[in-house]
Amino acid sequence: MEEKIKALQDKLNRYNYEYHVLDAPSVPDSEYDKLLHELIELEAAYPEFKTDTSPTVRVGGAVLDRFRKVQHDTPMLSLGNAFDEDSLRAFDKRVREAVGEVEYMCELKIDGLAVSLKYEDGKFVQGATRGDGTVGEDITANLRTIRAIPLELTSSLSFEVRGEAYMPKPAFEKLNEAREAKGEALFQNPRNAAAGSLRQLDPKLAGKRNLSIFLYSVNDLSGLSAKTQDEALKRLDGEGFKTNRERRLVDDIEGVLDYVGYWSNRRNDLDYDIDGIVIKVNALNAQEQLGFTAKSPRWAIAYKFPAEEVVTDLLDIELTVGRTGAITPTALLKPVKVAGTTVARASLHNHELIEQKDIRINDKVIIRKAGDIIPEVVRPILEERTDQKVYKAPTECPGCGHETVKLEDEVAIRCINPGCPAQLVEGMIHFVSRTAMNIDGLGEKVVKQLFDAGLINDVGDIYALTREDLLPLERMGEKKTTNLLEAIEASKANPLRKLLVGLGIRFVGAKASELIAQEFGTMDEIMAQPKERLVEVPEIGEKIADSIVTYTHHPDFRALVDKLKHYSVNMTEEVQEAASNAFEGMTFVLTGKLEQLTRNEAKALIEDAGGKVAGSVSQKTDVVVAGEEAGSKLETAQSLGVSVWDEAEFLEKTGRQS
DNA sequence: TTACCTCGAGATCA
DNA sequence: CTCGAGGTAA
Repeated sequence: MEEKIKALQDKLNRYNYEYHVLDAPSVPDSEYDKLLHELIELEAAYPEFKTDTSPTVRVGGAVLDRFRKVQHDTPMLSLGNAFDEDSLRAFDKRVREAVGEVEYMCELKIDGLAVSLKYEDGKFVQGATRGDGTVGEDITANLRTIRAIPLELTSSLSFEVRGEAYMPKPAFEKLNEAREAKGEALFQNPRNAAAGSLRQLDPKLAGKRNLSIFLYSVNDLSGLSAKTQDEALKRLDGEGFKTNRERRLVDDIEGVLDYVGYWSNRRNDLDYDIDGIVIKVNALNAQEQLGFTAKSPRWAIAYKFPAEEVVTDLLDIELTVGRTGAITPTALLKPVKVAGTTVARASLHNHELIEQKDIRINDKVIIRKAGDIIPEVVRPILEERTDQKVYKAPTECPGCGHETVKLEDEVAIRCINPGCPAQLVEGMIHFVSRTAMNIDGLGEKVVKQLFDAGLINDVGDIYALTREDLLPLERMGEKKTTNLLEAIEASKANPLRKLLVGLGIRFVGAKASELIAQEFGTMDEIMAQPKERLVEVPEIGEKIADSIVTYTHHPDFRALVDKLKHYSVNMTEEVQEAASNAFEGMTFVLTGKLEQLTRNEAKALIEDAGGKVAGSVSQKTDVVVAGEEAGSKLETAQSLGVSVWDEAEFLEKTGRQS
């Protein structure tokens, strides 16, 4: 029986491959279904022979209660963008200057969701979303239902492959037809449908969505012994993966431009959406030579198709007062479809921009999605203009009516009334937000509600709220009140850094707050520091230090801190021991351009480990860290016999990945 | 900026 | 059933 089940599993896996990867089924669907049901029954009768690479797992297993976080073995970077021929040529020039003439692999840029698939000994073991590039979500159960993903490879490799999961247009249309028939809400576009499907906690639902995937890169090429991107893709084909067949290897930038031109005209002929073309240096040794910048490889670039432009009416300009008093204008538009979504508003950034573009209320305007996400007003259509009046920047704050000012070296127009209610509310929203005190159940709406009810006028008042205050409010029942009060109570224990972020000192965000809190440990200490001491903290400059001093010396700030203390809000930070003291007593000199770190980050790493950074090389220097294009300092180091580390060595010594 | 999923809870109706 | 919050992705 074991052999029979195994044979059936193999046969169905082969049919799957033929259908979903090769797109060339050798048997009718009915035959597939018949065999699949047979296998389901056999596996039910003999569960000891059911494996996790059996085709039956593709229907989806147990419902999850959440997605786990997973750390990527190597970060999933994004690519640099090119929007026109010039930037593609500039990319080519940079490449050739570094490594000489190269071939390029051109691939379609699929509009879906980036995912990573991990295989161990040839078996699919984990699939994850891109997340922030470092940590993503474990969506293995949903990915298993994608029939184009091989559950078992031809060879028993252990590696990670990356690709783009997507919903083919025909599947999207069918799905929406079915949803319409059932009276359910329709999906806006295939990308959203694919994203939604992969976020289902019930893999059975995801399994019914007919997703597919194209794989395009391999994390660790050593196992594949490929020397080019072309070979790597062919090896992926050989292992049973689905790669995109429209790729083309070209000799030079002219070939790239040719390919780009070709697909710019034919993107609609495909049965999946693409949003551009990815160009990669083909030879892996050239890729290695080119290396990476802090956020993307230097050997690849993404050409983005020109953003779709549409015309709509600019109905009004909305003014919002931020927590710093900056008044920012937003265009309220007659909703229109652009690039797959409905756009109703677009930031106008500042009043200078409105003036420059001469945007007026009631204009017909051209809008587009810059970088495919953020909508922007390109320009008004002057021919269609009738009697629209020139738009005047506000002289009064829309929140409190106080006069506005425009500082010499800023573009923003500001309300300078410290008691401005709009600013107060924004400040409180910031205080309770995730990056700051993270009070669950206290979102924007509820903060406004509490403010309007006269219950909170500053963040200190949040800690004075009682059951009796909350219960009478709209949509505030027994349960919500209890939860909210508990969340407020819990927030008192936040470390000092969170409180610092929450207090909204200008230029002091998550990073600076952590540094300052770690350095001084308590709020009182911080408030007692002169500027000169603050700038001694690595990565804290004049601007931040000035801001901290100004804020912390203000009587209102002091009063607020006292009020928070009165409610026993924690004002201390647990100071972490330095990660290591490997560089204790050592003096470093940095020279040349580092690829993965900025100079400040490198400096911080050295200081964290107990070392010092000097400006010039002398006998007292212990190590010179040399980046690219290192100059005379490197020569001096060599003549003095000082050790020289390259960036990889430096990262390794600091315990970072190289 | 928009769209999607999930959760918890309040509101509504039978 | 509907709403708000919270999270994620492009």
